[in-house]
Amino acid sequence: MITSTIENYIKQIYLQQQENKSKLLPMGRLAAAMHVVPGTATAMVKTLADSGLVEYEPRSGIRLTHGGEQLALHVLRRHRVLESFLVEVLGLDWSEVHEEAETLEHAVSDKVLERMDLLLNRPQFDPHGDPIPTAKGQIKKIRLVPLTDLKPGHATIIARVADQDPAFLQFAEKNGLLPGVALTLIERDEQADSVQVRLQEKITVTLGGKAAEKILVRMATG
Amino acid sequence: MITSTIENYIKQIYLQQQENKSKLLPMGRLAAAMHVVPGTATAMVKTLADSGLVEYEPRSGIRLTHGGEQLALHVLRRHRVLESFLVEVLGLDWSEVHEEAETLEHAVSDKVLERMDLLLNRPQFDPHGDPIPTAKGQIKKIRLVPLTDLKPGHATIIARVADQDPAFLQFAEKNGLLPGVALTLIERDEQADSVQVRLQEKITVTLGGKAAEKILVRMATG
DNA sequence: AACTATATTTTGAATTATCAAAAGGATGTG
DNA sequence: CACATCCTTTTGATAATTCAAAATATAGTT
Ligand SMILES: [Mn+2]
Ligand SMILES: [Mn+2]
Ligand SMILES: [Mn+2]
Ligand SMILES: [Mn+2]
Repeated sequence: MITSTIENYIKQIYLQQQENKSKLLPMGRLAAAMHVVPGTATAMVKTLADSGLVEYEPRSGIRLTHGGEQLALHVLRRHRVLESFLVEVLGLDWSEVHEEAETLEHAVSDKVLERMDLLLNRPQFDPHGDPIPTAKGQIKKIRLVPLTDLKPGHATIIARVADQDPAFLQFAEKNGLLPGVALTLIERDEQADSVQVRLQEKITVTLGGKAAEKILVRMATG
Repeated sequence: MITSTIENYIKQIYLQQQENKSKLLPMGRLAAAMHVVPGTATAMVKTLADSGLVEYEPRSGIRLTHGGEQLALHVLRRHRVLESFLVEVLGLDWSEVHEEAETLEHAVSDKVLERMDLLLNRPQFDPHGDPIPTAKGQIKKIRLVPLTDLKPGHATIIARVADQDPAFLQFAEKNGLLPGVALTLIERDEQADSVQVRLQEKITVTLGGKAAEKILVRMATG
């Protein structure tokens, strides 16, 4: 049986693997991401391997099987459609929907999700700019770069805000750093670890490296 | 910690107790309602008693404490608001929402529920005519009677359809037996165990006793 | 009072998910 | 190569929830 614990592990494995594709995901990394002690992750990974969801190479790490990846994409779809629904239909703030979706993603049926998806007119991205996999498990791969990779004068559009921390999301919103917003890089000071961008005439924001890395934009000039 | 298992037991204890108020609810009845073997119910009831949610009198039965009743009403509220939401906002059929709500009732936060309640304009009854407890745990007590208690010529309004079985609900809908619908009792034949009602000019429905008992109407003439 | 049928509780075992702490393996430095 | 360090795995326990089957209590009936 696929429990919500399994869904959470598989989803996390998928997300962690995205960070460093091609390499096996080490157990320690998974344990940390799941907030469990390493032994717990090892035990769970064995049952995931028995279920054919991951390939497990002891003392090196794991990788999702095709089935595991499909499951991850389904859970991710539920999560992101739910986030969109909570923002668009119920009017919650984009900073609080991640936590809500974290629980609901294990409780909504395919039928209910389909209705939400329809009501939202089949959104392709969630409120944070993350792509929503289709019901068949296809996900858009778009090449995005963090603000820290732009050169002065480069004009583009914010595509994604890559942090689920409510405090950061509230900060981003207050400063107009939302997906879809146009921006131009003014300057980047390596030494000061800072990036300054202009959103509209007269509105500029300065971010430190850590924050700037979480704001992802399209490569092509928007 | 209040698990979904606990919520399901407490809700069921409340519902079963409503059937025969004043008396203790026997363990066998609870076990049957929860679809578990009697020993399982006994074990769970002991932990519920330890948590102060029920009073347990071995070999006689149980009753909810005040705290237990409040919890039951909160779960019931979530269940019924969700059912309303699924029907009104997502357009699911009234025959399928009970099952969906059975899972979602353990996953929605107070905040999300409040938004749904607001969007629905604070409904007082769910799609089946069951009263929705307020956030503070108040529930409307309305005296309803089954069709089998009406006398010929009595005109009234359907208030509640007391069965969650999708097949019965679909049957009821197809025959216009929905909450809010006006009806007049034409005749009742004790011997034939049948009840005939008129919904509108020319539209009459005949039901056997079992089915007629599930259609509840207001006492006062509607 | 004795017997029988029914309801309830106890016992023993399984499953899932977790932690703490001990044990074992891999790797890089000197 | 030997050792220290850092991972990872193993072991032993615990909590929650369940079932099957044995044991026990209650109530109803001769
Ligand atoms: Mn989750
Ligand atoms: Mn998101
Ligand atoms: Mn439930
Ligand atoms: Mn209902």
